[in-house]
Amino acid sequence: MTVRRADRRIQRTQQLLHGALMALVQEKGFESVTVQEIIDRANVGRATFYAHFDSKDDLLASGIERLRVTLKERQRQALAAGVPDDARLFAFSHELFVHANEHRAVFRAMIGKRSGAVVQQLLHKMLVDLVRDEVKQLASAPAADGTPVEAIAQFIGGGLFGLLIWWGNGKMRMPVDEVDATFRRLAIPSLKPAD
Amino acid sequence: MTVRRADRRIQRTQQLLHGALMALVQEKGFESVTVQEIIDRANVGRATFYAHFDSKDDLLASGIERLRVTLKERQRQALAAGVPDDARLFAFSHELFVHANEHRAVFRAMIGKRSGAVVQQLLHKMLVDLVRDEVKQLASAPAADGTPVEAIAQFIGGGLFGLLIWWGNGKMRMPVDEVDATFRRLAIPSLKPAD
DNA sequence: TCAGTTCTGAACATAATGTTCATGTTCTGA
DNA sequence: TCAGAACATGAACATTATGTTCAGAACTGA
Repeated sequence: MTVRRADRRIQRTQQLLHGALMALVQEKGFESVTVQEIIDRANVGRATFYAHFDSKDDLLASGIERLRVTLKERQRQALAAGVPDDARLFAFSHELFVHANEHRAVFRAMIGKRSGAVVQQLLHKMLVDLVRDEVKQLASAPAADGTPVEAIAQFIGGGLFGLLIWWGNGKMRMPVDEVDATFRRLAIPSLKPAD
Repeated sequence: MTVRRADRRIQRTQQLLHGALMALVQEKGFESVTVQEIIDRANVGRATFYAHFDSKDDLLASGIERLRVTLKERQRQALAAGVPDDARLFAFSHELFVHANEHRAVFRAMIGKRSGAVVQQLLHKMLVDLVRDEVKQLASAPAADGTPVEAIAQFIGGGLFGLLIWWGNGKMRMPVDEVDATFRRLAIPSLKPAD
């Protein structure tokens, strides 16, 4: 059975809108971007915008969801290609930092100062989701002290979020591999039961 | 030398505004509250509002700052009163959870779903600040592996934030002492250098 | 080809923001 | 106690953004 592919016009429109948003965010941060600007840049009618998305925030959420899927996919590929054994846990984190580094202009504009409260909220949620996926798989054998799995996921996800934001708001001068290693060094001890 | 106390009218106005904001947030979340509603509730003129605060966000930020000071003070008292030795590190965290628990109505409304992106951003920052204060004091003797102190603060602060939000968004059924213990169990291992 | 989708564009109703100013009220210090 | 300074008022106003509507044009897939 073939998956019902969307009308080309739909794909085109949504792509244009996502692209316009990214470009504008890069120029002036998220909050101050207006729906009018987005549709002007995308060259799309106002009514069309609201036919696809409820609001600016909705468009953003849809963009973040795309990102999550992309990261998962990259992780899958990386694992399939064979990686050093100690890098298998939280494998997505490396992809995450790499991706952020590649798109540092957009990334930095997104999380800059006051600008991106909504972005941060979505990003935080995304990271916790990714972390949870991994922590759950380990929940069988090890740990099993009283700490709920969800609490661990929230803690580590939140920590990753903090680290990422900090790294991004600074000048990202720390190399990718180093932030990633730092994350691992901090996160992995939390997985072991209390001593 | 006497500290120049603020004009009573100023104190009164600001207090009314803070109070009105809290009450309204509790009723309908942060985002949807309007400046008009705040000044109606506080019974304060529109011009007056803008004489004190730049915006709704500014008023909120000022409220969070008050909270930070309160927590620091409570921590000081707790430490002075003598506490079990293993609770001295991150002593503010217990106060934090207790405080959140006491004001759970406001707290839950603040961080609920989409509503409070800005609130979360400020809260996150506040927690990292508090954590940093503590981590810095330990930076002398122990650790001193390559991990920057700031990175540790960001990680633990972010983790605490995640935990707090999760606990609050759920029904807060986990008892205060237990969340706090969980936080410690997860955070303290991160302070020890890599093995 | 053509029936069904999707896009357009401009107009419109609604709603919130932040500023201004002349006038009244309240505070503080001496 | 009082005068001058500081603060509060409130209504009007300019500005800016949002989200909806609709009739007709353009495009798509089969």
